[in-house]
Amino acid sequence: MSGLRARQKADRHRRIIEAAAELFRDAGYEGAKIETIAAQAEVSVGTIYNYYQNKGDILGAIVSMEVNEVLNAGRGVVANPPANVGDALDTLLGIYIEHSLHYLSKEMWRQAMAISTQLPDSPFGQAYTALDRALTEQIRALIARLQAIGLVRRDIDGQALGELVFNNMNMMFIEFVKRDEARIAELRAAIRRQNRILVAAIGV
Amino acid sequence: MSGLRARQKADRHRRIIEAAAELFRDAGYEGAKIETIAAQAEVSVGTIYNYYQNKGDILGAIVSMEVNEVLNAGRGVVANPPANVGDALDTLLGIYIEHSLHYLSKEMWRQAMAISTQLPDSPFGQAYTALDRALTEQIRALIARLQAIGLVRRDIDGQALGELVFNNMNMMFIEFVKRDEARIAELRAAIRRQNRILVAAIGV
DNA sequence: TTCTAAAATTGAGTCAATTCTGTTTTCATG
DNA sequence: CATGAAAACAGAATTGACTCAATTTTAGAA
Repeated sequence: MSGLRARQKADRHRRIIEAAAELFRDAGYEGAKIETIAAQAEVSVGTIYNYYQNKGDILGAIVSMEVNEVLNAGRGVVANPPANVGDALDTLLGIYIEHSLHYLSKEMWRQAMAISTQLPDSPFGQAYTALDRALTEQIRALIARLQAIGLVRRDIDGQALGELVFNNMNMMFIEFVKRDEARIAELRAAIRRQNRILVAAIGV
Repeated sequence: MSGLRARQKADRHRRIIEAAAELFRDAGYEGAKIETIAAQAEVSVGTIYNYYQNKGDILGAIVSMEVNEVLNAGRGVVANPPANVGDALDTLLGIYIEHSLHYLSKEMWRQAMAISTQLPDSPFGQAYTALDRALTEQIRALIARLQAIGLVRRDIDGQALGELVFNNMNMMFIEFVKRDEARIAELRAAIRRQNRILVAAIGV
């Protein structure tokens, strides 16, 4: 069971995602009709629902690719952080934020976030939660690294701190994508200002 | 322009909200059909859309009532906070959290949050953002009060701290409503643990 | 090659939110 | 009281996501 059938399957997956990504960008998530995605991907509407449970899951597949790239990019920072707590956090969160609008528009982010709270048990809902957890874990890993280097006090609760930093950034990011006119530079500055309190508290 | 027409209008508003609140609770947000709400409120479907832009705005009206009650309850804490930073924060956030499931089910919260990110410019979307800001502002006011009393260092950036505390709580609350089996006590304990880092950093 | 069961595809049909258009009700004015 | 413009209402029509029964395609055994 890995000949023609499997190849066709992978190919249809790819075509659907490509068609959807293009249409979501052009017409917006709401504006992109399943019928149109199907036509562009050269499959029928029914086939799309054979591959994805619902429209949100198609968007979900695109979001997952994006976030996984971000996680990869973040690994470098964790392995080799700037020699200063504030800069280390700013660099890691900066990667998350700067990368975020590479493939996804703000409207796509809004939809993705909305769906993940609306249907937390759908495949995408669960995947999204897992991605959030992975990001939190990466921040926690950075903090552990800084503790190992001796830049952060050993008695700090790294888990709680990681959650605090991630939750704050994520909430700020949500507000950011809700306002089309919001700028990345302002978002980063606001987060830096908030983190300054933490940085002051945890440095050796 | 404030005779029969205005009275009927107010009355219809009330009937629609009451019918919707009941149906949302019983059948869930998705399960409640506009047609059914209309029938129960003794108006037509068209009339509902004359009063609310969309189904989400009806839920929005209910959420607004809830959050405004919470804000009111919070005023007491700000005016007369416990004589300990950790307890003061825990008490205020505790009011928010304990109150939250009074009128609204987790499913209603999920929908409300989803809609507010999905349609940030709809009447409800804007109202929801304003409510978030009001809650942040109340936390900031508590911190200012604690600074005035001398429990929190004067040189702490109260605005940034308020945002940090609110954003973290809000994100935790989002995760809380996403899992039906999550318990309020655990949510509060997790937030206390996170805030401990802050409390240690800002106390005199 | 032929055949069959399993897997996959198709697209017309269903369902519920939202829109639209014609009708009814209100109320300020003469 | 009349009356007509503005406001509000009703419910049929539209729209688009999603389902499902019928059909087609594939993989592998004989």
